[in-house]
Formats: sequence, C-alpha cells, structure tokens
Amino acid sequence: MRTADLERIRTLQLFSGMAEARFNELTSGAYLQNFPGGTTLMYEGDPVDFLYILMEGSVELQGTWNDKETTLAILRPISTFILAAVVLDANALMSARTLEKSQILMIPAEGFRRIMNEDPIFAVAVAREVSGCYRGLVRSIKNQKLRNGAERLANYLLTQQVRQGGAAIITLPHEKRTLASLLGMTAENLSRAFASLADYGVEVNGPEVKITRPVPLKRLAKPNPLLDNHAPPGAGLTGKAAKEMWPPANCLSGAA
Amino acid sequence: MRTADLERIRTLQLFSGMAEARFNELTSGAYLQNFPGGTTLMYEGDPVDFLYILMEGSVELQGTWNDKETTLAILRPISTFILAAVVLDANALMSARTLEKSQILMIPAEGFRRIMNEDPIFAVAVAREVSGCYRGLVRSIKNQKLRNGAERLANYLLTQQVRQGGAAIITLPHEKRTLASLLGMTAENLSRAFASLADYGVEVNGPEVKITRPVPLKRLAKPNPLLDNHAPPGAGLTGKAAKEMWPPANCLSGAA
DNA sequence: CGGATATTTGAAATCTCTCAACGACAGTGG
DNA sequence: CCACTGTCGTTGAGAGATTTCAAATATCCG
Repeated sequence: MRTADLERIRTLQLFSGMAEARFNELTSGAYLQNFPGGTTLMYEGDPVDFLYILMEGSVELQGTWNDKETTLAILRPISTFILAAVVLDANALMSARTLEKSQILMIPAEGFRRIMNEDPIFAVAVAREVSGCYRGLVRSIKNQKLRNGAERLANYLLTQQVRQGGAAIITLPHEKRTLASLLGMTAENLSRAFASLADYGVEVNGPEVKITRPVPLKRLAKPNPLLDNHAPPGAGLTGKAAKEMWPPANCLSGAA
Repeated sequence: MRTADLERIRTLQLFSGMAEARFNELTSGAYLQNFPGGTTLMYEGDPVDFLYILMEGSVELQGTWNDKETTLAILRPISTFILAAVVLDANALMSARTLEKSQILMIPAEGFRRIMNEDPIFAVAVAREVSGCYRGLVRSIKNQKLRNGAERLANYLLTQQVRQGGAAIITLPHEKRTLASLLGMTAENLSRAFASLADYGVEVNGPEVKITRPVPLKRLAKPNPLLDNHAPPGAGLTGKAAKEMWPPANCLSGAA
C-alpha cells in the first residue's frame, strides 16, 4: 500500500487516535484494490470478511426483496462501509457495488476486531463511528416516512447545493435512476417530481440543476437538521459543537 | 436503586463484561424513575443528558416533521435507547414517550462517556450494542422501502407470532393507531390492510389476531432475516451463531 | 350511564407505480 | 458517414395504492 493512502485514512477520526504500532498492524494485512464500475463487491447475506474503505470513486449500498431493489446510500470518499457487520461478525444486510471505477481499501475483519479489543482508544472511535452511521439512518427513515417524493427531492437538491458550495447551479452526482432509487421512487416519478419543482424555480438541464428561487423552494422543502444530513458522515464534527454547524460551510462529499 | 434492578441490567450484554467497580461507578449516579403512560421523556432536538434503559412498560420512539409524526420503534424491557446520541454527545433525533406506566433507569451521559473511555471492555460492548441497533434500522428502512402496507403488516404479524411463542392466536401489544404509525401507514389504512389479509386466513377480534392459514400468509409476506427483526435487539445473539437461529425459538420482547 | 377515544367503513382526492411509446445520445460496425 | 443498437430520460395513460375527510360504530374509563 502506498504511504500516501495510509496517511489519508490515518486522518479519519476512526483511526486518528490509535497508536502507530496498532495502526500499522491493522493496515499491514489490508489490500488496496481497484474495481471497475458496476462491480458488485458483496451481496446481501454474505459473510463479511473485510471492512471496506472507499478511497476513490463511488459505491452504492442497496437492499433487495422480492425482485425489487432499493438504494440505501451512495458513498463518496473517504467512507467506511459495512462497519456494523464487521463489529458483530455478522452477515451483510446490504449489497455493495461500485458506480464507477473505484479504489477500495479492504481491512481483514478478523484483525479489525482483534485490534478493537486490544486498543481502547480505537474501540471508542469505532463506537463513535457506528453511532454517526446510526444517526444517518435515523434521518433517512424519517425522511422516507414523513415526506412525499417531491419534498424528498427538494431537500436533496438543497442538501447538494450546500455540499457543492452554495452556488445556484449544482450537478447531480449520479444517474437519475440511481437518485430515484435513493429517494425511494421510480425513475418516472423522479422525472415528474423535477417537473413539479419547476414552479419553485428548479430548472433541469441533464445533470445540471439551477435553483433560481431558493426561498420558495425552501418553503416547500422545510429542511431540518433532524432529517437532513447536510454534512456527510465523517465530516468530522461530533459533540456539542455539531449543533452550531448547520448548515455547514464546506462539505465536499456526496454521501447520502 | 434496588439490587434486583441492578442485577437485571448487569446481565445485559452491554454491561456484563465490565469490572464490578466500574459498573458500580456507572450506576451510582443513576436514577430509577417511574413514569405514567403518555409521558414525553424527551423531544427531538433536545440535548441528551442521560442514557435511558427501559426496565418496565413500553416506550415509543417517534420523529416529527411538518406537523406529521411517525413511530420509529416501540421498545419493550429491557432496552436501552438514545445510545448513539449519548456516545456522540449530540442532540436527540427522536422523541421518546411512554405508552404505558413505565420504569426507566437513567444513567448520566457524562459518566457513561467517561467510563466508556476508561473501560476497554465496555467500549467494545457499546460498539457492539450500537452496531446491533444500526442493523435493526437497516432492516427497518428496507422493510419500509421495499414492501407495501399489506406486506409490512403480514410480516409484522408473523414476527409477532414467533416472538409470542408460535401459537395461532397472537395479541397485538399496542394500540392499532400506534401500530399503523410504526408500519408507516394511517390508522384507516391499517384497518383496510387487516381486511385484505382476511383472504389469507387472518381473523381480527379487537387486539386478538388469529392466523388460521400460515402457509398462504407466508407466501404473501415472504419473511426474510435480512428485513425482519425476528429477534429483538439485545436478544443476546451475535456472531456467526446468529445465522443459525432464525427464526429463533424464544423471543419475548416486542421491540420493533 | 356519559363522554372521550379508538376503530371501522365509505367516497373522493391525491400520490405512486406500471406499461408503453418516444426522443436523445453514445458506441459499434459496416 | 450512417444505420443499428442499447441505455437513459421523458411523457402519457391507466391502474393501483394511499391519504384525507366524514360519518358511523365500538370500546374504554370515570
């Protein structure tokens, strides 16, 4: 593994507090792999042998039932995934596949758990990381159960706007059908939802979306820090300080 | 606090591994409180000063947006709640209120975090506990996004049947409107969903539900361990062994 | 018993999905 | 260069699911 990559993940809150020796031990058995787009890294129900860390590209987490599938999250670097399954040595509840050419670090789950048991600082960091993921999911369920399709889209657009720097024109980071699945609707319905937001100053040109009248759009969307993940997971803020940072000034990741 | 109560929570996986002295320190500042039904213990957005442990009764976790509210989970003893917020020292994302007269142990969050930092075994136990909660939420989102109302109800009934011992007649543990909110539908729709399940041998008499033809009902419901929490959180099974225990033989809790 | 709350039922409105067709576009191979 | 092909996105129409509003029971509790 390249030293530069190691340094990148070393800065993650998950690893930043642990002793150098333990970090080296943890990463010595790790693989840094390149995958083309559309590669399924793991299927629902599979035993989980690695903790995955997305370094480059993007990864979709999805769930399936009865020949239907839905996108649960779309990850951007740098994000860990299937951490909870690794902690519990359980089977995956979600499939994972690359949406584009991606570079992924794979840390053997066995060693991860061993070091979690040996290094108290790391164990606390794991607890905090999983807690952050948990809270992301709580927001996701509330978003899904309390808002209709157009409201979810409007809030998605406002969240993206914040993450992309606040300019009026944003770029959709994924295919629209993937976005539709993430938002819990069909591709056709997403298209209609975009059309319905035209009344609120949303102009769509392919992957470019222009928000011309943010005030009425916000009046419709009613964004709320208790439902919207304006900061991506791992943005680094926890604790009381996190209360004051919404909406955050700088968020580059497109994670869901 | 009564010794009997302390012994009960001592047996939870979350606390069972920690040193006696630390456990005593953790619980020395705790309150055991009785609340009548319908008491709101905390509102969304509130700072979280305690970890709550439900000892008796039942508690509803709910989310609100734009004058609508939804039930995210219904807890039964013995369950912890708002653990993730305590770990991160963050504000609550869910409101909590008692559905009936309940006894709740409140552990000061400050001391909880301090001991989590001092006791490596406890830190790992927290990581595992939060991971289990996380996986419960993943199932919940998949259930919500992939199934329609009647399918969610059918699976709920089958899950309850397992948890209540497998007999043909089960008792709904909550009011129907609460159940409707948990299942992500209106009370009227739940009533219609019950009516539609009559074709599959579901007979409703007030809170009693008789499942006369489980085979067709299962053919409709398609229960799946990747979506259904047949075991309540904290049932005690983790690791590879958990794969073999579905559906589990004994599940007494009614947690969602 | 009386009053409040829950539940059920009906009817209409709204939202969402499915199916089908169409146009735009990129890549392929002649 | 140009059909051919496949994917993606959009649009329309109809079906289905869900919600809303209203009214009619049913149930619970003092």
